[in-house]
Amino acid sequence: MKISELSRTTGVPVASIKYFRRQGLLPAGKATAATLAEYGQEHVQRLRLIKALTTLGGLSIAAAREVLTAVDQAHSTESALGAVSYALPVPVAESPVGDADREAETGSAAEAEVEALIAAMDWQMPGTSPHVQGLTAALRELKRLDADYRPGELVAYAELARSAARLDLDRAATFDDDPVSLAEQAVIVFALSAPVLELLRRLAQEDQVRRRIAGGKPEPDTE
Amino acid sequence: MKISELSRTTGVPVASIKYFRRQGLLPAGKATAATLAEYGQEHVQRLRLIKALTTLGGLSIAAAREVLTAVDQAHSTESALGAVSYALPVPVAESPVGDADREAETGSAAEAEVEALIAAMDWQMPGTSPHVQGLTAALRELKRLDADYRPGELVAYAELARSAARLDLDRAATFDDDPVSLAEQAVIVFALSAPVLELLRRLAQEDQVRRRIAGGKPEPDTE
DNA sequence: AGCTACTGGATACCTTCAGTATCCAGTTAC
DNA sequence: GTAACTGGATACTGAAGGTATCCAGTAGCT
Repeated sequence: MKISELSRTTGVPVASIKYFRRQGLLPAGKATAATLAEYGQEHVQRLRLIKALTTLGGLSIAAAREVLTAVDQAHSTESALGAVSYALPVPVAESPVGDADREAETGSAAEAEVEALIAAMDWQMPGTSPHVQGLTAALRELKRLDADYRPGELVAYAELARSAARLDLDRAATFDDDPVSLAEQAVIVFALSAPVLELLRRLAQEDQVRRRIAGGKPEPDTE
Repeated sequence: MKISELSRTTGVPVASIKYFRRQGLLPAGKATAATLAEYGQEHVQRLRLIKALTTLGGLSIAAAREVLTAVDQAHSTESALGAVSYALPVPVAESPVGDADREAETGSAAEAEVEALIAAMDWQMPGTSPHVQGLTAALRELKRLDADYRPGELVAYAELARSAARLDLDRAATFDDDPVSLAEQAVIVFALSAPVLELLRRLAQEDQVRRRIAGGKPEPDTE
């Protein structure tokens, strides 16, 4: 199909398609002539994936490109998952300011905590993993706000995270029947589960708050 | 302290402090004269919170304002949590395009799924909750990518979410000794746990991937 | 009283991001 | 032959998140 048709079927403006192509998110169509290219079903799929990654996953164009590149170079589900995991943006920025003394002491404390956690969970981590870095930074930030986790709390959360990860991986394993878009599915599981999980947590929080407000009093009937 | 001192202690440029004040994130200092205001420790704290919310929590200025407004108007931990929960941005945007037929069928399917999930979890939800809307939209999007959850999977995730929410609420309850910044702590728990949890999940995923590549045995040992 | 440093407030400006729109010259299907 | 369409380049837009500048009014020191 021509680019205009691709635009029509996906609902993405032609200009945007060109933009994504320019940004390396979307492969160019098969050129049938100097000024004409043929697009296929894979482009439709890719466009959908891009849309999902950016809107649902909240990825920037640059992050999406990295993820998609990882997808294209992956030769197995695992390698795709690994690459994607590293390509996904970590939601923590280092805060370069603040008093240096406090920084130093809380900084090393956060590091030690993360190290202890990884040991407690029996995780084998390179230490250079961006996730380790990110977690350390996040804990540092929380410490600075005097809202850090008490000993054990973090482990409890980590146990939940482990369960979630098992579900994720199991889920990824069920996609084995379609090897073509296998890596894509892996991406989806990794990148797009996060918002779903977060939403679920919010829902659960909302329910918990409601219940605890009600307190010992009898359950308020639904209207 | 004067605004310049506030700037020095927090590391936030004066212009930015003014900006936050203008945006309603930071209360004005107590005016000691027409062109002079006194800032206190609460401003330092607030500035830290703003920074954490925007960098760690990834909130926009507008979202942060909403959250902070909720904090200021809260009279109990629960009301703060409730307000904050709704003020936090939901990471899903409706995709208004696509073929209408498929849209209709998957759309209602997603709705039914969410409804069933809420029933299965015994959650009492208004249905108008933005989280319900968001989850529905997210599932719709995943369906469109042919990566939707199989029956039961979602429930498993929801159970994890429930556990996490319990931990969250328990955590929030331990802050009762400092009623001044109580609402702030609640915000932190709700808004800033998300990145930590997500990071933990990534860590766990990374570990899982490593184990499954190495062992070929998808069954990790229990400790 | 005079001088300088600092202030709140208003406004203008800058950079990045994610698209959109325009222009162009080369096909191509009719 | 011509109207429709193309890839490619470039320009533009609008929002977001700050920064920087300008201003006249003090405060505090001398």
